[in-house]
Amino acid sequence: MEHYKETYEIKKKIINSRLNDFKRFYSEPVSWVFSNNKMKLVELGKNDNERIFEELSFCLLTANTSAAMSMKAIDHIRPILTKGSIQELSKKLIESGYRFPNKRAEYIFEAREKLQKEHNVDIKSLIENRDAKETRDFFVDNIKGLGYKEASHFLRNIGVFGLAILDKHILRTMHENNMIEDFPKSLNRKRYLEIEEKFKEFSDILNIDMDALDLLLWSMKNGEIMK
DNA sequence: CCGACAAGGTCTACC
DNA sequence: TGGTAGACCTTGTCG
Repeated sequence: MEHYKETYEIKKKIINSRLNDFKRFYSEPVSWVFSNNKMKLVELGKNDNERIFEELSFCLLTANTSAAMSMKAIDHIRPILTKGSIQELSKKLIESGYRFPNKRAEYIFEAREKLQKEHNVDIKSLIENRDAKETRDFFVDNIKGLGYKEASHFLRNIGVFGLAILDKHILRTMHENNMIEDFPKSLNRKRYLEIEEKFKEFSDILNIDMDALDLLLWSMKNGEIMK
């Protein structure tokens, strides 16, 4: 347990800077760009809905792929995200070397159609005036391809904090520290919420904020502070 | 060189 | 109703 605190002290600065990036994303007109294996925030002249939809798409791409692969993929499809057909999106994903071009192109396309038709694309209004957990439920229930892990990831990336991102690295760490009995193959809603509470306890014990702890643990398994 | 395996999960079908 | 095997799929790394 103690080495988490020690590592946190070492990485505190970069972790907080990344958390600040997520907050910036919420309030400023910036988008993520991934090049030369580095991520940075830049102004691309996009409105909130485009930027947020881009982040949603990124999270739809991220499930069961490497972080680098999904970032490379999102850079390839960015120009056609708001207008491309399933076939066009799929083609761009194939060009980028992405693993699941067909299914994920479908998910992105369906998400875009649904948000446009049923919610007039105003994604921020779906987030504001709503509890973070409620918002997550909404996205999980309404966006095909987005489960609890990726919905939490999406919200964290756009500056909505306080949700646990229970990926295999976090779950393994929790298992290693006897916070959970076994290493779950899959999580339903009930189980996800249970383990999320345990992650909060973990965060309290270490006295490290949940969102910071997520970045810390992930980086300790992968050597990097990503997003 | 080549087979095995892992890379920020989620959906569907079936029991 | 709740649980899980199989599909999705390509690239890079390791022995």
